[in-house]
Amino acid sequence: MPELPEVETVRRGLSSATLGATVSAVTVRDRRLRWAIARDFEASLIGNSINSIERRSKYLLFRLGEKTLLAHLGMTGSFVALPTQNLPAVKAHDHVDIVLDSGITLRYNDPRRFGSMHVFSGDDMAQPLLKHLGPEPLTAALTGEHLFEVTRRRSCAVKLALMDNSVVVGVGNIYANESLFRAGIHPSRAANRVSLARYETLASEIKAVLSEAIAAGGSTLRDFVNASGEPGYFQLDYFVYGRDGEACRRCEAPLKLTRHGGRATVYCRSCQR
DNA sequence: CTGTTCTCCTGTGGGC
DNA sequence: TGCCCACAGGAGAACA
Repeated sequence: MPELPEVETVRRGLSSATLGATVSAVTVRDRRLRWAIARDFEASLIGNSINSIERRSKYLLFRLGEKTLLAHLGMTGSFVALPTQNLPAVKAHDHVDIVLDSGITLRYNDPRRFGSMHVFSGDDMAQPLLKHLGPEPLTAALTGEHLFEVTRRRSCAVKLALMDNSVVVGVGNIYANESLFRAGIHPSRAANRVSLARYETLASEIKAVLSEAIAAGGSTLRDFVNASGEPGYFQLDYFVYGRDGEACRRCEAPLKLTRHGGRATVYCRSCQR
């Protein structure tokens, strides 16, 4: 399940494998991603060179001259850079191949097809999928003050606010759980009942946990580029995520499980208030 | 605006 | 061993 650190790791891996190369062919085996891949998708990519690969939220933006390929990995999507001369047999869910003139083929696999791919021209901010996004967590744009300001009229659980992409991007279920634990904030607390000081702690814990995950993900970067298949993401040692019923790493009390918007929330009743 | 629920999809794992 | 089914989960869409 790619969260922001995984998407960033993918971005770095693909960048070193593809920058400067030109798209020579595109094969789409299944157009049914979250939104159907457009009919002119293949033609719009062929002949363009990859100038850079950027990331916004969990979207990858491949810059190809005037055009941008906007891709989301959804829940189960993966991009792998493979040698075109020695391409592995097509497996189930290998939906898209992007063949580059450098001898590399980018292969997109996505069993659940929650991912997406679009090609667009022009300003990013004209894109409906991008224009409502909140600040990037690993930039100066995310501050405790920002979190405080945008939650003044929100009575929903602070955890739900954190996972709202208009508040801040890139904080999925795992990192919402982890950052709230690290900040000592109860996930069910109303977003507008968290103090500025505590939002400042929360903002710095979000940055810390995401940075640590990227540092850990970076260790698998070489495997990814060599790409005989499995990305093999590093699993961080979580404080709470997936540990309900187990002992809190700080106070030993058993961790509790609850739900917010259908998503599992794990927290410590004594460490989080 | 805010909040809530629905939806997409398939692999996995628990229960029997 | 095999079958059934809940569950996982990002995030847009639709609706109250």
